[in-house]
Amino acid sequence: MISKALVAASTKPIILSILLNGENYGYKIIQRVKKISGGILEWSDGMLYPVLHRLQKDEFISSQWKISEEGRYRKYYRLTDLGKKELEAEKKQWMSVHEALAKLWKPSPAFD
Amino acid sequence: MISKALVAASTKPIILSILLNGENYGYKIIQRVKKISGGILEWSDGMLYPVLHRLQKDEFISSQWKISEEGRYRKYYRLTDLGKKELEAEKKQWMSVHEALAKLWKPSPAFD
DNA sequence: CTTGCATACATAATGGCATTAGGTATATAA
DNA sequence: TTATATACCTAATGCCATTATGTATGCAAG
Repeated sequence: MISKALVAASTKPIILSILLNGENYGYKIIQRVKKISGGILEWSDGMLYPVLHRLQKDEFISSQWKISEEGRYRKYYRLTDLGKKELEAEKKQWMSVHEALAKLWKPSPAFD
Repeated sequence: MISKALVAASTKPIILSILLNGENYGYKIIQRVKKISGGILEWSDGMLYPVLHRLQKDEFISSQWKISEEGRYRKYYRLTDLGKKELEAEKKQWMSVHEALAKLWKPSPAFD
């Protein structure tokens, strides 16, 4: 189980990253996250949809209802230009924190 | 600026990691975090102290008031055995999420 | 000698956001 | 026809960083 805080920190970059590969819809995103994480991240739909709505409100993603070939209605999300920039910012943030942790986790961490 | 969510996700592992190098006190931890992160992480004391209290309540760290050589009272925190285990668990969690993100950030990410 | 800054700890109020639990609807396989 | 997978939505709850505020000491500048 991944802690609540870590889930909170990773949902946004993960969703934006997935949408960078092309439009996608909620239900599929959940499956994709599960697969990519090797089953470690199992998002609930009740968790995902509010995040998608917030990302759209912030104009990082846009949505469009479509009927798939199977004849099912789906809400497809697409990354906006603003969303691409936001993803880059998120990536930088994540990496800088990760590097700080990596330093601390080295066999002989630097003392101040 | 690091997002609130990412700060929330990293405070606990960072504090536990710092205390793995020996006992330390609040004010010093803030400086250490700033230095290690290259100035990217600037914790406020109002943020740190409640975290320390919570970690102590959860028995991941213990505290002891001491008078330093300079004659100042300081509350020194030390990692408990439970805290060491918790740190290992936090480390694993972080790394698994990081690896999921790394996959998504590869030049040609795997499609599902 | 007092004024300001760094050191050092603490807590109350606020707001953001994952979690949980509920709800609706369709397609398909048993 | 009944269960399961698909596909979306939202309200209530609780955790926790943030912000603001308070207390106290040591030291250097003027």
